[in-house]
Amino acid sequence: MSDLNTEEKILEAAREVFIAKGLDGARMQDIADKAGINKALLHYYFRSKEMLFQKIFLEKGRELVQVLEQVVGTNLSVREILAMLIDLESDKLDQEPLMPLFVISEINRNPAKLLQVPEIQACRQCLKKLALQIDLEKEQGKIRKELQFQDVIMDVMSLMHFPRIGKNLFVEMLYDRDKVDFAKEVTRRREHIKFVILRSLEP
Amino acid sequence: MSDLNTEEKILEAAREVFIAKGLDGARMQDIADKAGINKALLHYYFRSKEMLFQKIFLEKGRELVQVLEQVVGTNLSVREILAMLIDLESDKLDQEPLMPLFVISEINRNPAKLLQVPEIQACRQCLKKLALQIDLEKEQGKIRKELQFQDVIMDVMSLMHFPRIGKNLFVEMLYDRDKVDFAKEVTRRREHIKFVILRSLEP
DNA sequence: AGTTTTGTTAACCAAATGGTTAAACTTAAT
DNA sequence: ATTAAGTTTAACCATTTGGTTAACAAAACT
Repeated sequence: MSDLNTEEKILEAAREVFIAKGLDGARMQDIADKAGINKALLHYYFRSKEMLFQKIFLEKGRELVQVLEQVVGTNLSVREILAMLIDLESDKLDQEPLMPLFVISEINRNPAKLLQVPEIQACRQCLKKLALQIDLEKEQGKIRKELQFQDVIMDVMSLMHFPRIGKNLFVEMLYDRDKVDFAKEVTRRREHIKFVILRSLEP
Repeated sequence: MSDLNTEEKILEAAREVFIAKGLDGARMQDIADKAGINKALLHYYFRSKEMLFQKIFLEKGRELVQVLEQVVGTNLSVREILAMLIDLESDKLDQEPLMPLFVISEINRNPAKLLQVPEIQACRQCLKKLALQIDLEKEQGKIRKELQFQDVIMDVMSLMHFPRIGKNLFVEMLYDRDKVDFAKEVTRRREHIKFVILRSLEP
Protein backbone atom coordinates (compact mmCIF):
# COMPACT_ATOMS: atom_id res chain seq x y z
CA MET A 1 0.00 0.00 0.00
CA SER A 2 2.76 2.42 0.96
CA ASP A 3 4.34 2.39 -2.50
CA LEU A 4 1.27 3.99 -4.05
CA ASN A 5 0.72 7.70 -4.44
CA THR A 6 -1.82 9.32 -2.15
CA GLU A 7 -4.69 9.27 -4.61
CA GLU A 8 -4.27 5.56 -5.27
CA LYS A 9 -3.88 4.85 -1.57
CA ILE A 10 -7.20 6.56 -0.95
CA LEU A 11 -8.93 4.71 -3.78
CA GLU A 12 -7.63 1.34 -2.63
CA ALA A 13 -8.72 2.00 0.94
CA ALA A 14 -12.09 3.26 -0.27
CA ARG A 15 -12.62 0.11 -2.32
CA GLU A 16 -12.03 -2.06 0.70
CA VAL A 17 -14.17 -0.07 3.08
CA PHE A 18 -17.09 0.62 0.74
CA ILE A 19 -17.27 -2.99 -0.42
CA ALA A 20 -17.08 -4.30 3.12
CA LYS A 21 -19.51 -1.83 4.72
CA GLY A 22 -21.53 -0.18 1.97
CA LEU A 23 -22.06 3.53 1.48
CA ASP A 24 -24.01 3.99 4.71
CA GLY A 25 -21.73 1.89 6.87
CA ALA A 26 -18.46 3.30 5.55
CA ARG A 27 -16.72 5.97 7.64
CA MET A 28 -14.45 8.55 6.09
CA GLN A 29 -12.18 8.17 9.10
CA ASP A 30 -11.88 4.42 8.46
CA ILE A 31 -10.89 5.07 4.87
CA ALA A 32 -8.32 7.64 5.96
CA ASP A 33 -6.91 5.28 8.58
CA LYS A 34 -6.66 2.40 6.14
CA ALA A 35 -4.95 4.67 3.62
CA GLY A 36 -2.64 5.95 6.36
CA ILE A 37 -3.42 9.61 5.75
CA ASN A 38 -5.32 12.49 7.31
CA LYS A 39 -9.08 12.60 6.84
CA ALA A 40 -8.99 16.07 5.29
CA LEU A 41 -6.98 14.64 2.40
CA LEU A 42 -9.98 12.59 1.33
CA HIS A 43 -11.86 15.82 0.73
CA TYR A 44 -8.83 17.46 -0.85
CA TYR A 45 -8.70 14.72 -3.50
CA PHE A 46 -12.36 13.79 -3.89
CA ARG A 47 -14.42 16.66 -2.43
CA SER A 48 -17.06 14.54 -0.68
CA LYS A 49 -17.93 11.06 0.50
CA GLU A 50 -20.56 10.86 -2.22
CA MET A 51 -18.05 11.64 -4.97
CA LEU A 52 -15.47 9.19 -3.65
CA PHE A 53 -18.19 6.58 -3.44
CA GLN A 54 -19.33 7.30 -6.98
CA LYS A 55 -15.79 6.65 -8.26
CA ILE A 56 -15.70 3.24 -6.65
CA PHE A 57 -19.27 2.33 -7.55
CA LEU A 58 -18.80 3.14 -11.23
CA GLU A 59 -15.54 1.22 -11.33
CA LYS A 60 -17.09 -1.87 -9.75
CA GLY A 61 -20.29 -1.56 -11.77
CA ARG A 62 -18.20 -1.68 -14.90
CA GLU A 63 -16.24 -4.66 -13.64
CA LEU A 64 -19.46 -6.51 -12.96
CA VAL A 65 -20.45 -6.60 -16.64
CA GLN A 66 -16.99 -6.37 -18.17
CA VAL A 67 -16.29 -10.09 -18.56
CA LEU A 68 -19.74 -10.72 -19.95
CA GLU A 69 -19.25 -8.00 -22.53
CA GLN A 70 -15.79 -9.20 -23.40
CA VAL A 71 -16.73 -12.81 -23.85
CA VAL A 72 -19.89 -12.20 -25.85
CA GLY A 73 -17.81 -10.08 -28.20
CA THR A 74 -15.94 -13.13 -29.52
CA ASN A 75 -17.04 -15.29 -32.44
CA LEU A 76 -17.34 -18.52 -30.54
CA SER A 77 -20.21 -20.96 -30.22
CA VAL A 78 -22.73 -20.43 -27.44
CA ARG A 79 -21.28 -23.33 -25.48
CA GLU A 80 -17.75 -21.97 -25.80
CA ILE A 81 -18.89 -18.50 -24.80
CA LEU A 82 -20.60 -19.76 -21.68
CA ALA A 83 -17.69 -21.96 -20.63
CA MET A 84 -15.30 -19.07 -21.11
CA LEU A 85 -17.60 -16.74 -19.20
CA ILE A 86 -17.69 -19.10 -16.26
CA ASP A 87 -13.90 -19.44 -16.17
CA LEU A 88 -13.04 -15.78 -16.54
CA GLU A 89 -15.72 -14.54 -14.18
CA SER A 90 -14.66 -17.10 -11.58
CA ASP A 91 -11.08 -15.88 -11.75
CA LYS A 92 -12.19 -12.33 -11.16
CA LEU A 93 -14.58 -13.23 -8.34
CA ASP A 94 -11.90 -15.20 -6.54
CA GLN A 95 -10.13 -11.87 -6.03
CA GLU A 96 -13.14 -9.95 -4.75
CA PRO A 97 -16.08 -12.27 -4.07
CA LEU A 98 -18.25 -9.65 -2.39
CA MET A 99 -18.00 -7.04 -5.12
CA PRO A 100 -21.29 -8.07 -6.78
CA LEU A 101 -23.08 -7.88 -3.43
CA PHE A 102 -21.81 -4.34 -3.03
CA VAL A 103 -22.96 -3.24 -6.49
CA ILE A 104 -26.35 -4.90 -6.21
CA SER A 105 -26.99 -3.60 -2.70
CA GLU A 106 -26.18 -0.05 -3.70
CA ILE A 107 -28.34 -0.30 -6.81
CA ASN A 108 -31.24 -1.37 -4.63
CA ARG A 109 -30.68 1.53 -2.25
CA ASN A 110 -30.72 3.95 -5.16
CA PRO A 111 -31.65 2.45 -8.56
CA ALA A 112 -30.92 5.70 -10.39
CA LYS A 113 -27.22 5.10 -9.81
CA LEU A 114 -27.46 2.20 -12.22
CA LEU A 115 -28.09 4.46 -15.16
CA GLN A 116 -24.76 6.16 -14.55
CA VAL A 117 -22.88 3.01 -15.54
CA PRO A 118 -22.90 3.29 -19.35
CA GLU A 119 -21.19 -0.07 -19.69
CA ILE A 120 -24.50 -1.67 -18.81
CA GLN A 121 -26.06 -0.27 -21.95
CA ALA A 122 -23.06 -1.41 -23.96
CA CYS A 123 -23.45 -4.85 -22.46
CA ARG A 124 -27.09 -4.78 -23.52
CA GLN A 125 -26.00 -4.41 -27.13
CA CYS A 126 -23.55 -7.28 -26.88
CA LEU A 127 -26.22 -9.48 -25.43
CA LYS A 128 -28.45 -8.92 -28.43
CA LYS A 129 -25.70 -10.52 -30.44
CA LEU A 130 -25.70 -13.49 -28.11
CA ALA A 131 -29.47 -13.74 -28.44
CA LEU A 132 -29.09 -13.99 -32.21
CA GLN A 133 -26.38 -16.61 -31.90
CA ILE A 134 -28.65 -18.62 -29.63
CA ASP A 135 -31.51 -18.36 -32.13
CA LEU A 136 -29.18 -19.55 -34.86
CA GLU A 137 -28.07 -22.58 -32.89
CA LYS A 138 -31.68 -23.33 -32.06
CA GLU A 139 -32.40 -23.48 -35.80
CA GLN A 140 -29.42 -25.80 -36.19
CA GLY A 141 -30.87 -28.07 -33.53
CA LYS A 142 -27.95 -27.51 -31.19
CA ILE A 143 -29.95 -25.79 -28.48
CA ARG A 144 -33.40 -26.61 -27.16
CA LYS A 145 -36.03 -24.40 -28.69
CA GLU A 146 -37.74 -23.38 -25.43
CA LEU A 147 -34.65 -21.78 -23.93
CA GLN A 148 -34.70 -18.00 -23.53
CA PHE A 149 -31.39 -16.21 -23.61
CA GLN A 150 -32.33 -14.11 -20.57
CA ASP A 151 -32.63 -17.28 -18.56
CA VAL A 152 -29.17 -18.56 -19.51
CA ILE A 153 -27.56 -15.29 -18.48
CA MET A 154 -29.45 -15.11 -15.20
CA ASP A 155 -28.64 -18.76 -14.54
CA VAL A 156 -24.91 -18.34 -15.05
CA MET A 157 -24.70 -15.14 -13.03
CA SER A 158 -26.81 -16.64 -10.24
CA LEU A 159 -24.83 -19.86 -9.97
CA MET A 160 -21.54 -17.98 -9.89
CA HIS A 161 -22.33 -15.03 -7.66
CA PHE A 162 -24.83 -16.23 -5.11
CA PRO A 163 -22.76 -18.95 -3.43
CA ARG A 164 -19.96 -16.44 -2.91
CA ILE A 165 -22.06 -13.66 -1.47
CA GLY A 166 -23.89 -16.20 0.71
CA LYS A 167 -20.69 -17.96 1.72
CA ASN A 168 -21.19 -17.63 5.47
CA LEU A 169 -24.71 -18.94 5.29
CA PHE A 170 -23.80 -21.88 3.07
CA VAL A 171 -20.74 -22.84 5.09
CA GLU A 172 -22.86 -22.87 8.22
CA MET A 173 -25.73 -24.79 6.62
CA LEU A 174 -24.04 -27.20 4.25
CA TYR A 175 -20.51 -27.80 5.43
CA ASP A 176 -18.44 -28.52 8.47
CA ARG A 177 -17.55 -24.96 9.42
CA ASP A 178 -14.13 -25.76 10.83
CA LYS A 179 -12.94 -28.21 8.22
CA VAL A 180 -14.22 -26.95 4.89
CA ASP A 181 -12.04 -25.00 2.49
CA PHE A 182 -14.76 -22.99 0.81
CA ALA A 183 -12.37 -21.49 -1.73
CA LYS A 184 -11.67 -25.02 -2.91
CA GLU A 185 -15.36 -25.81 -3.02
CA VAL A 186 -15.99 -22.77 -5.17
CA THR A 187 -13.23 -23.82 -7.53
CA ARG A 188 -14.68 -27.30 -7.78
CA ARG A 189 -18.07 -25.80 -8.56
CA ARG A 190 -16.74 -24.25 -11.77
CA GLU A 191 -17.03 -27.57 -13.55
CA HIS A 192 -20.35 -28.29 -11.90
CA ILE A 193 -21.75 -24.98 -13.14
CA LYS A 194 -20.49 -25.62 -16.65
CA PHE A 195 -22.11 -29.03 -16.51
CA VAL A 196 -25.47 -27.72 -15.33
CA ILE A 197 -25.54 -24.84 -17.78
CA LEU A 198 -24.42 -26.82 -20.82
CA ARG A 199 -26.89 -29.56 -20.01
CA SER A 200 -29.67 -26.99 -19.82
CA LEU A 201 -28.97 -26.14 -23.46
CA GLU A 202 -29.43 -29.67 -24.81
CA PRO A 203 -32.51 -30.15 -26.98
CA MET B 1 -51.38 -0.45 9.37
CA SER B 2 -53.58 1.59 11.69
CA ASP B 3 -55.56 -1.42 12.92
CA LEU B 4 -52.47 -2.95 14.51
CA ASN B 5 -51.39 -2.36 18.07
CA THR B 6 -48.39 -0.14 18.64
CA GLU B 7 -45.85 -2.93 18.97
CA GLU B 8 -46.93 -4.55 15.72
CA LYS B 9 -46.98 -1.18 13.97
CA ILE B 10 -43.39 -0.64 15.00
CA LEU B 11 -42.33 -4.11 13.90
CA GLU B 12 -44.02 -3.77 10.54
CA ALA B 13 -42.41 -0.39 9.94
CA ALA B 14 -39.04 -1.71 11.10
CA ARG B 15 -39.28 -4.64 8.68
CA GLU B 16 -39.85 -2.31 5.77
CA VAL B 17 -37.14 0.17 6.68
CA PHE B 18 -34.45 -2.33 7.70
CA ILE B 19 -35.00 -4.49 4.62
CA ALA B 20 -34.96 -1.48 2.31
CA LYS B 21 -32.00 0.34 3.88
CA GLY B 22 -30.09 -2.12 6.03
CA LEU B 23 -29.02 -1.60 9.62
CA ASP B 24 -26.66 1.27 8.84
CA GLY B 25 -28.98 3.08 6.47
CA ALA B 26 -32.10 2.77 8.61
CA ARG B 27 -33.11 5.76 10.72
CA MET B 28 -35.12 5.40 13.91
CA GLN B 29 -37.04 8.50 12.91
CA ASP B 30 -38.02 6.90 9.58
CA ILE B 31 -39.32 3.84 11.39
CA ALA B 32 -41.29 6.01 13.83
CA ASP B 33 -42.74 8.06 10.96
CA LYS B 34 -43.73 4.98 9.00
CA ALA B 35 -45.35 3.52 12.12
CA GLY B 36 -47.08 6.84 12.78
CA ILE B 37 -45.78 7.17 16.34
CA ASN B 38 -43.29 9.15 18.38
CA LYS B 39 -39.64 8.12 18.18
CA ALA B 40 -39.35 7.66 21.94
CA LEU B 41 -41.89 4.85 21.70
CA LEU B 42 -39.43 2.77 19.73
CA HIS B 43 -37.13 2.81 22.72
CA TYR B 44 -40.01 2.25 25.11
CA TYR B 45 -40.88 -1.00 23.32
CA PHE B 46 -37.48 -2.22 22.11
CA ARG B 47 -34.82 -0.35 24.14
CA SER B 48 -32.37 0.28 21.28
CA LYS B 49 -31.96 0.27 17.54
CA GLU B 50 -29.74 -2.78 17.85
CA MET B 51 -32.41 -4.75 19.73
CA LEU B 52 -35.16 -3.78 17.34
CA PHE B 53 -32.91 -4.76 14.47
CA GLN B 54 -32.09 -8.07 16.09
CA LYS B 55 -35.82 -8.91 16.29
CA ILE B 56 -36.26 -8.34 12.58
CA PHE B 57 -33.02 -10.03 11.60
CA LEU B 58 -33.79 -13.19 13.55
CA GLU B 59 -37.31 -13.31 12.14
CA LYS B 60 -36.09 -12.96 8.57
CA GLY B 61 -33.14 -15.28 9.10
CA ARG B 62 -35.60 -17.93 10.22
CA GLU B 63 -37.84 -17.30 7.24
CA LEU B 64 -34.89 -17.70 4.90
CA VAL B 65 -34.37 -21.34 5.84
CA GLN B 66 -37.92 -22.17 6.93
CA VAL B 67 -39.24 -23.50 3.63
CA LEU B 68 -36.11 -25.56 3.06
CA GLU B 69 -36.45 -27.12 6.48
CA GLN B 70 -40.15 -27.74 6.03
CA VAL B 71 -39.87 -29.37 2.64
CA VAL B 72 -36.90 -31.57 3.47
CA GLY B 73 -38.87 -32.82 6.44
CA THR B 74 -41.33 -34.65 4.18
CA ASN B 75 -40.93 -38.20 2.91
CA LEU B 76 -40.95 -37.40 -0.77
CA SER B 77 -38.48 -38.27 -3.49
CA VAL B 78 -35.61 -35.89 -4.15
CA ARG B 79 -37.26 -34.64 -7.32
CA GLU B 80 -40.53 -34.00 -5.53
CA ILE B 81 -38.76 -32.23 -2.69
CA LEU B 82 -36.91 -29.92 -5.05
CA ALA B 83 -39.99 -29.10 -7.11
CA MET B 84 -41.93 -28.33 -3.97
CA LEU B 85 -39.09 -26.22 -2.60
CA ILE B 86 -39.03 -24.14 -5.76
CA ASP B 87 -42.79 -23.57 -5.67
CA LEU B 88 -43.09 -22.72 -1.99
CA GLU B 89 -40.00 -20.56 -1.86
CA SER B 90 -41.14 -18.67 -4.96
CA ASP B 91 -44.48 -17.90 -3.33
CA LYS B 92 -42.74 -16.49 -0.29
CA LEU B 93 -40.21 -14.47 -2.28
CA ASP B 94 -42.95 -12.91 -4.38
CA GLN B 95 -44.08 -11.18 -1.19
CA GLU B 96 -40.67 -9.90 -0.13
CA PRO B 97 -38.08 -10.40 -2.88
CA LEU B 98 -35.33 -8.41 -1.17
CA MET B 99 -35.48 -10.19 2.16
CA PRO B 100 -32.62 -12.59 1.32
CA LEU B 101 -30.46 -9.67 0.24
CA PHE B 102 -31.09 -8.08 3.62
CA VAL B 103 -30.18 -11.19 5.57
CA ILE B 104 -27.09 -11.96 3.53
CA SER B 105 -25.84 -8.38 3.60
CA GLU B 106 -26.18 -8.17 7.35
CA ILE B 107 -24.47 -11.51 7.82
CA ASN B 108 -21.54 -10.24 5.80
CA ARG B 109 -21.33 -7.07 7.89
CA ASN B 110 -21.26 -9.14 11.05
CA PRO B 111 -21.00 -12.91 10.57
CA ALA B 112 -21.40 -13.59 14.29
CA LYS B 113 -25.06 -12.63 13.97
CA LEU B 114 -25.58 -15.78 11.96
CA LEU B 115 -24.94 -17.99 14.93
CA GLN B 116 -27.84 -16.39 16.73
CA VAL B 117 -30.32 -17.93 14.29
CA PRO B 118 -30.71 -21.43 15.72
CA GLU B 119 -32.95 -22.45 12.84
CA ILE B 120 -29.85 -22.62 10.68
CA GLN B 121 -28.47 -25.42 12.81
CA ALA B 122 -31.83 -27.15 12.70
CA CYS B 123 -31.82 -26.82 8.95
CA ARG B 124 -28.36 -28.38 8.93
CA GLN B 125 -29.79 -31.50 10.49
CA CYS B 126 -32.64 -31.70 8.01
CA LEU B 127 -30.20 -31.39 5.16
CA LYS B 128 -28.27 -34.41 6.36
CA LYS B 129 -31.47 -36.35 5.80
CA LEU B 130 -31.66 -35.00 2.27
CA ALA B 131 -28.04 -35.98 1.69
CA LEU B 132 -28.89 -39.55 2.67
CA GLN B 133 -31.93 -39.58 0.42
CA ILE B 134 -29.76 -38.38 -2.45
CA ASP B 135 -27.20 -41.11 -1.77
CA LEU B 136 -30.00 -43.66 -1.78
CA GLU B 137 -31.36 -42.51 -5.10
CA LYS B 138 -27.83 -42.52 -6.51
CA GLU B 139 -27.58 -46.20 -5.57
CA GLN B 140 -30.92 -46.77 -7.28
CA GLY B 141 -29.54 -45.16 -10.42
CA LYS B 142 -32.06 -42.32 -10.27
CA ILE B 143 -29.49 -39.57 -9.71
CA ARG B 144 -26.09 -39.12 -11.31
CA LYS B 145 -23.33 -40.35 -9.07
CA GLU B 146 -21.11 -37.25 -9.30
CA LEU B 147 -23.72 -34.88 -7.90
CA GLN B 148 -23.03 -33.41 -4.45
CA PHE B 149 -26.00 -32.45 -2.35
CA GLN B 150 -24.37 -29.11 -1.41
CA ASP B 151 -24.36 -28.18 -5.07
CA VAL B 152 -28.05 -28.89 -5.58
CA ILE B 153 -28.99 -26.72 -2.62
CA MET B 154 -26.73 -23.87 -3.69
CA ASP B 155 -28.03 -24.17 -7.24
CA VAL B 156 -31.69 -23.93 -6.25
CA MET B 157 -31.14 -21.06 -3.82
CA SER B 158 -28.99 -19.22 -6.36
CA LEU B 159 -31.40 -19.58 -9.24
CA MET B 160 -34.32 -18.44 -7.12
CA HIS B 161 -32.82 -15.60 -5.12
CA PHE B 162 -30.26 -13.95 -7.32
CA PRO B 163 -32.52 -12.80 -10.17
CA ARG B 164 -34.80 -11.14 -7.63
CA ILE B 165 -32.13 -9.31 -5.71
CA GLY B 166 -30.50 -8.27 -8.98
CA LYS B 167 -33.81 -7.31 -10.58
CA ASN B 168 -32.81 -3.76 -11.48
CA LEU B 169 -29.59 -4.88 -13.08
CA PHE B 170 -31.21 -7.67 -15.05
CA VAL B 171 -34.13 -5.57 -16.23
CA GLU B 172 -31.69 -2.97 -17.47
CA MET B 173 -29.38 -5.48 -19.13
CA LEU B 174 -31.68 -8.15 -20.48
CA TYR B 175 -35.12 -6.65 -21.01
CA ASP B 176 -36.90 -3.65 -22.39
CA ARG B 177 -37.07 -1.60 -19.21
CA ASP B 178 -40.41 0.06 -19.98
CA LYS B 179 -42.27 -2.92 -21.36
CA VAL B 180 -41.20 -5.90 -19.30
CA ASP B 181 -43.30 -7.27 -16.45
CA PHE B 182 -40.51 -8.70 -14.35
CA ALA B 183 -42.91 -10.29 -11.88
CA LYS B 184 -44.31 -12.30 -14.77
CA GLU B 185 -40.82 -13.24 -15.90
CA VAL B 186 -39.98 -14.48 -12.44
CA THR B 187 -43.13 -16.56 -12.39
CA ARG B 188 -42.30 -18.04 -15.77
CA ARG B 189 -38.83 -18.88 -14.51
CA ARG B 190 -40.26 -21.25 -11.90
CA GLU B 191 -40.71 -23.93 -14.50
CA HIS B 192 -37.37 -23.12 -16.08
CA ILE B 193 -35.61 -23.56 -12.74
CA LYS B 194 -37.36 -26.84 -12.11
CA PHE B 195 -36.31 -27.97 -15.56
CA VAL B 196 -32.67 -27.01 -15.08
CA ILE B 197 -32.43 -28.51 -11.61
CA LEU B 198 -34.19 -31.76 -12.42
CA ARG B 199 -32.11 -32.19 -15.53
CA SER B 200 -28.96 -31.71 -13.50
CA LEU B 201 -29.94 -34.79 -11.49
CA GLU B 202 -30.21 -37.16 -14.45
CA PRO B 203 -27.51 -39.84 -14.57
C1' DA C 1 -63.49 8.65 42.97
C1' DG C 2 -58.84 8.13 43.60
C1' DT C 3 -54.55 5.87 42.70
C1' DT C 4 -51.30 3.21 40.31
C1' DT C 5 -49.63 1.40 36.05
C1' DT C 6 -49.03 1.66 31.24
C1' DG C 7 -48.64 4.23 27.06
C1' DT C 8 -47.31 8.53 24.55
C1' DT C 9 -45.24 12.91 23.57
C1' DA C 10 -42.15 17.13 23.08
C1' DA C 11 -37.97 18.76 24.30
C1' DC C 12 -33.49 17.83 25.18
C1' DC C 13 -28.58 15.63 25.24
C1' DA C 14 -24.15 13.62 23.98
C1' DA C 15 -21.64 11.31 20.62
C1' DA C 16 -20.53 10.52 15.99
C1' DT C 17 -19.78 12.08 11.49
C1' DG C 18 -19.07 14.60 7.10
C1' DG C 19 -16.97 18.54 6.07
C1' DT C 20 -14.06 23.07 6.59
C1' DT C 21 -10.16 26.04 7.69
C1' DA C 22 -5.90 27.92 8.42
C1' DA C 23 -1.49 26.93 9.21
C1' DA C 24 2.63 24.10 8.17
C1' DC C 25 5.40 21.38 5.26
C1' DT C 26 7.34 19.84 0.57
C1' DT C 27 8.61 20.39 -4.02
C1' DA C 28 9.87 22.60 -8.00
C1' DA C 29 10.41 26.74 -10.65
C1' DT C 30 12.58 31.47 -10.88
C1' DA D 1 17.56 31.99 -1.70
C1' DT D 2 12.80 33.27 -2.71
C1' DT D 3 8.54 32.43 -4.25
C1' DA D 4 4.63 29.97 -5.65
C1' DA D 5 2.14 25.90 -6.05
C1' DG D 6 0.70 21.72 -4.40
C1' DT D 7 0.25 18.57 -0.35
C1' DT D 8 -0.69 17.37 4.49
C1' DT D 9 -2.18 18.04 9.14
C1' DA D 10 -4.59 19.30 13.63
C1' DA D 11 -8.22 21.66 15.28
C1' DC D 12 -12.69 23.05 14.61
C1' DC D 13 -17.77 23.30 13.07
C1' DA D 14 -22.62 22.09 12.00
C1' DT D 15 -25.68 18.53 11.53
C1' DT D 16 -27.45 14.19 12.20
C1' DT D 17 -28.70 10.56 15.06
C1' DG D 18 -29.52 7.23 18.77
C1' DG D 19 -31.06 7.74 23.08
C1' DT D 20 -33.04 10.03 27.56
C1' DT D 21 -36.14 12.67 30.51
C1' DA D 22 -39.93 14.64 32.51
C1' DA D 23 -44.39 15.76 31.97
C1' DC D 24 -48.84 14.29 30.35
C1' DA D 25 -52.72 11.08 29.02
C1' DA D 26 -55.19 6.82 29.23
C1' DA D 27 -56.26 2.52 31.18
C1' DA D 28 -56.55 -0.60 34.86
C1' DC D 29 -57.07 -1.42 39.57
C1' DT D 30 -58.67 -0.41 44.52
